[in-house]
Amino acid sequence: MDLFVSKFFNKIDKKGRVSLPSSFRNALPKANRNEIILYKSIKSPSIEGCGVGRLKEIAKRINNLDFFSEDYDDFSTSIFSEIVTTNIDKEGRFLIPEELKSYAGIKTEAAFFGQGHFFQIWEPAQGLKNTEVSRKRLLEEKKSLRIILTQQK
Amino acid sequence: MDLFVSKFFNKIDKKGRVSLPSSFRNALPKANRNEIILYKSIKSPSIEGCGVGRLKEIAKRINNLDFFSEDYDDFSTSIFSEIVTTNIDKEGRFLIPEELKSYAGIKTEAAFFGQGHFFQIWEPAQGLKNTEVSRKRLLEEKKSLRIILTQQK
DNA sequence: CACATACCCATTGACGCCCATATAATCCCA
DNA sequence: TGGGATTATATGGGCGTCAATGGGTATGTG
Repeated sequence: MDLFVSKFFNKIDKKGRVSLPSSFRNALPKANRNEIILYKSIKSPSIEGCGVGRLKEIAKRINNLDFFSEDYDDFSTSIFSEIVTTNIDKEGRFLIPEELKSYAGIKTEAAFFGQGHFFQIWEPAQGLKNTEVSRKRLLEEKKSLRIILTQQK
Repeated sequence: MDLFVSKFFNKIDKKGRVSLPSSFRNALPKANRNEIILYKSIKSPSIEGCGVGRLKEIAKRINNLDFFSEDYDDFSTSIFSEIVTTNIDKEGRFLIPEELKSYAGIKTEAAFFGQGHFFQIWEPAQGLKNTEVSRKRLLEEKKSLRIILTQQK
């Protein structure tokens, strides 16, 4: 399974280490299993993460913008300087930078939420609340949930 | 990882030396790990830097501008004539030329901002302010941001 | 000789690597 | 199919290594 799915709650130890859920590690490409990228979510007080391959894809896209335009700078600055890479140790743990932790309000425990091609890290209580809210919104608006779920490839 | 990502704040010592962040050193091609080029950013009071190999890419970009335009001359002159090369010592430190330092208003501390294929060096406070402004501008016209960030594969 | 720069060595703190344990999941065999 | 044995995952802690920083000395160029 090369997708990030399900949710997990892991503890952050005294050294600041936290285990990346095993199934998430397996979702990373075999090539780069010991490095992930993290960045502040744009739409919520959470951290988003994924494998480095995705970053290279983004780099390619930005590189295609007009080199001397303001957009180029904005993207380049907002994305590359805000992204951090962290290494995963042999036990499958990694460090969440202080700045990101405080952005998400994470202290002693981190909640991992699979999002398909990437995942989110939340302060546990906030994360649960968020899933509840977004599920409710989805059902109320009877959005295309049914369509999405029943659509055949 | 062969990209310059994340941000770092390093001190400049009495001799004017400053450490190039470790991950930035690793982003340089193994061939030329002890030399980088620096030049004044055209669009902001900051210094831009990269490995010597990147020069060709810059040349190509400038070459793609209309040869008879003012831009061509301006960019060509402003960038190429201002480029300096500096050596990195065994501890990973280098010297920022006085002219560049004063251009960026850097005194005792330098902020390194990854920009993918190159990086910027800012006076810390100004650099942080710049990323903030950049991010705001992107979020306001959130048109293309989403495309760049969320497009799959 | 004065100044700038490169090389060498030292210190501190952070991080990675290794080993250990407990709980949970899986397997194997009678 | 039950139960013990094996493996995997999450977690804790010791310790060596490396990055960032400071400073002393040699080399060099005007």
